[in-house]
Amino acid sequence: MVAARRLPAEMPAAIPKELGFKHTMDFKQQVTVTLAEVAEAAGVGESTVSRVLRNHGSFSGKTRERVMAAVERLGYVPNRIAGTLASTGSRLVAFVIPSLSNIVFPDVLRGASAVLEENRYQAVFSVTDYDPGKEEALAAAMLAWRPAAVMLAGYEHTEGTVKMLRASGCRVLELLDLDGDALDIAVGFSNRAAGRESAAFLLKRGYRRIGYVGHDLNRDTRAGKRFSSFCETLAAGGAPLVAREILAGASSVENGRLGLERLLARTRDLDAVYFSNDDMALGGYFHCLAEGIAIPSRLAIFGYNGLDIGRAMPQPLSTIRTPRVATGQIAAQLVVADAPPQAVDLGFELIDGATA
Amino acid sequence: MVAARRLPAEMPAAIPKELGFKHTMDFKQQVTVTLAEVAEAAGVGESTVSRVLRNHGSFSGKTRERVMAAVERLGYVPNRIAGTLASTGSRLVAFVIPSLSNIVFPDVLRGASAVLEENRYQAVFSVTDYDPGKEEALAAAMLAWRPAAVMLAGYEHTEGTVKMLRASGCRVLELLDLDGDALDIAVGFSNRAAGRESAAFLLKRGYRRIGYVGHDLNRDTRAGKRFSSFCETLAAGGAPLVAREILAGASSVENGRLGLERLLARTRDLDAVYFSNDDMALGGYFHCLAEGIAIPSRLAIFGYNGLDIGRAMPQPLSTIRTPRVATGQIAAQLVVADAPPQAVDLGFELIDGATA
DNA sequence: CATCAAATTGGTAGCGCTGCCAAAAAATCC
DNA sequence: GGATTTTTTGGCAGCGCTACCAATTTGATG
Repeated sequence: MVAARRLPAEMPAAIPKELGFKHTMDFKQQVTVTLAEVAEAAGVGESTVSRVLRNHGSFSGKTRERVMAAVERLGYVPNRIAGTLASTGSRLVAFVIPSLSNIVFPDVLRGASAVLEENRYQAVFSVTDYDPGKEEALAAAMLAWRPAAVMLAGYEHTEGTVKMLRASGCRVLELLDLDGDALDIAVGFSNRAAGRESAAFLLKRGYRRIGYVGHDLNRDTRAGKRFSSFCETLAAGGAPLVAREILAGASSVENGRLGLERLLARTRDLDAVYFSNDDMALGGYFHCLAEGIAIPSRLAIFGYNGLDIGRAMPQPLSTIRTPRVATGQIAAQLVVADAPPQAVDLGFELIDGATA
Repeated sequence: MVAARRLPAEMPAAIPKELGFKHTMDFKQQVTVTLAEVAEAAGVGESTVSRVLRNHGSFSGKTRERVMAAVERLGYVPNRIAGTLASTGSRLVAFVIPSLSNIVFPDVLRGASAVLEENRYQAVFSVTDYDPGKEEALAAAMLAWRPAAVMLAGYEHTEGTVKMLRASGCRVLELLDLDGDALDIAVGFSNRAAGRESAAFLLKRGYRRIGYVGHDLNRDTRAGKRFSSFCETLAAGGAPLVAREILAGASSVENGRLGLERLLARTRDLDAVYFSNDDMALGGYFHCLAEGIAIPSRLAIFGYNGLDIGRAMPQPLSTIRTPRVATGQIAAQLVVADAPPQAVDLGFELIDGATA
């Protein structure tokens, strides 16, 4: 399937075989149909085609049909790159997220992408691995695409990132955190409040010797915020945190199991453990199952996130359900609507399960 | 928080308040620095700036410094839209995936995005909800961005999608399936082989009354392929499938639990159950825990995917581990390297856990 | 120091589209 | 029927960059 069209006039019509293409793919060069070709085929001007295709401006029904027929016949696919360059404002939305392993971010993407697709926006993403330096580099790379908006996790960004985002002129959405000052729009909930309520709940239930199992807090600053206000609330309630186990890696079921094992090895008489999230809590639950530790009578377990999996456990997990999908949806809606700067608190829900 | 920086010289330093901007964002208009401005500021030609920035072609060290200084000073961010339009071939890779809830796809994205970021490619994605019609629409939308490659799940596409992809001239990667004919490049493993080996394993272990719990097979065709070859192998082994429970929704822990409950209500004397994947299997495991059904003596459980969670269970889940992240990585590498058409079989690993 | 090759540099024509404007066609009015 | 309004249309200048080519500078050589 050799590209026969659009060869510059001064090229020989037939390319000598001796030139030797490396492999089949060389034939797959962009055989692009352009708007100008559609216009010619339909016997109308370029701008008319453009107007019809975008359904913008006026044109007669007859013209519309002729253009659509030509589009169909030639298999024309508009070039959004060119379109975006020529017009003001793109329909790209950039996501700069810390991780794809932590289910939180796929959930946010899911919520957002549904809304964006409906509105003919396109989602672009990259993954920072919770590294602020990488975030800066990736944010710069994203801005090069001149997106309509950039979505990031939380408020903790390098000075360079902030400066760049401010200067870019595009909308900036900071998600999943409300404890700080937003650059532009923030959508999420308060992690500090979540930590506080978790602690208050455990205290109210009568637990006094409470421990914590978490993953790397320096990287996941939102987990860090939950933890610190959890500790403050415990201390204020007269039952300060007894022990903690912080694992180096990412949050995972295995780390939760390992973490609880280590914590209990050091501190035997705990009556409750707060986990940095549900993955970790599930690991702790598994550890208890394996070791025959009765839940919650011997040891209570409390998580964070409210994953579906928690509901299906033999004893539903006590945890806090966060509106992850909704965060993505609302954020996307605000972008589409070009809403003014604001902070949207979606709240969270404490799930009074059977493990605490 | 008004953006005070980077106002064009000809603008008044102070904008009179009387003009009455609707909200703060009006200040955030695109105050874009262009390559031409950098060139002027650095006292060199446009093409020189372009060459320095792309580190392509030749230029002196002195020029390089002058250009970089100007870039720094002006806070120039190259416009990739314009760059892509002007050059041949983009550095966009489009992902058209069925779902973000099924961990498989975030895993693939994760593997791919790491490789793509290293090579300064950008990932774009959209979610089809396992709907081939939506896949076609979204694929068209993606092609409008003239990506270097489009990555899709599996081989089942509408005629329109196939035609469009063929005509587009961009690379097409079909992932996570090898049972069919690839359009261009395929990376993954055989779902039929996975179903076959799962069945063979259960037979070898001596299970004879085997059931199945799965989610919607019409939509997830790869799960369908596993199931059908699973059944064939059982039948060939003289122990055809005894019962099945197919749930309408997506795969989830809750559906797995519910599915097993329903299956056992109908068919009491099963000795093993094959689940459409690990989420479902975990749900089944929870059901057994809750009901006091001994695993694997009373009932064996076998999953698919080899999620980390399976390893942390009190009894490690017997399952098949699939190379999801690697699929993404390899696929991305093939795109970056502009590899010839091929099918890459990454295989899978049967995990002989403690539940079967 | 002239001569030639190599390294550097700037000018400029597009890439494919949109947005503006003016021209042409159709519809409406007196 | 002519004047005027309204609708429909085409032409063309960019959007910001890259690729190509020609011009210039630098370095090497005898």
